[in-house]
Amino acid sequence: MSNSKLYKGSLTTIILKLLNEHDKMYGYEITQKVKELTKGELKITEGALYPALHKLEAEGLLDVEVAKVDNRLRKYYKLTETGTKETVNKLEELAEYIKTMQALVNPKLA
Amino acid sequence: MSNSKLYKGSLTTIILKLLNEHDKMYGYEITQKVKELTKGELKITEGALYPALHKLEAEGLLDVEVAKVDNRLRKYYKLTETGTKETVNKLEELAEYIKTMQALVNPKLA
DNA sequence: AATATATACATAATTTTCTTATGTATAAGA
DNA sequence: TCTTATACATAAGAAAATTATGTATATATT
Repeated sequence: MSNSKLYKGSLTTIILKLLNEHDKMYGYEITQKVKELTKGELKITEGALYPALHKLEAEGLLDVEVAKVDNRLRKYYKLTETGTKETVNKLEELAEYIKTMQALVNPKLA
Repeated sequence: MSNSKLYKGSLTTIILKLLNEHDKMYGYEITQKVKELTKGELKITEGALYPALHKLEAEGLLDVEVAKVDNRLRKYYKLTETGTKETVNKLEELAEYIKTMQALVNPKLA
């Protein structure tokens, strides 16, 4: 995912946020979009992505819809209602995380 | 550590930064300082902290010095020269992480 | 005096999340 | 023809945390 360990735990937030913006996406598309948005800084590996998608689906945050494009399989994921609510929570947690870390790292500004 | 999974992977950064500011600290003191600086938002658990300190020591980033205060044991940790350099790296990684996540979560501002 | 809480360390079992490696299959480009 | 891109998947192992214990002393509460 990256040389930095800080990304551990943020994959779910990333997936949910992208699906919140793009309505429906398939796995490979997510990896490409992340690479594009971060200018190559962050690469989502398949070994992390697919299990994460399956888990989110199992938890009822994502719905899946299979399609065949150019004779190749695609699994389109989209947020459920619960998933949309959870996206809001995850984004709040991210904002809170950043605030907390800044308080630790830059206590003068707190 | 917190209800949010985002803190996973940031403990080392937190420890190094606190030691960079406070010269020498012991484990329990670190847990209290974090609680104080984050107004209770973040609680470092012992099961995470002590193994992390031992690892940083083993890697040569921290030096340890045992003291007895009020008939109780304290292990004071301080940054080695290597540890000071690594602190700079970790803080750069944190800044980069925040930048990257903001690009993902708020692409309009990127 | 007894009990609970705070201080101070530690480790073991388990869980979560990720990396790395591997596997299948089709399409497109060199 | 061979490599790269597209598109999915899982298994083995590593890393970092949680949760549960354990030891021990000091202080505060009942």
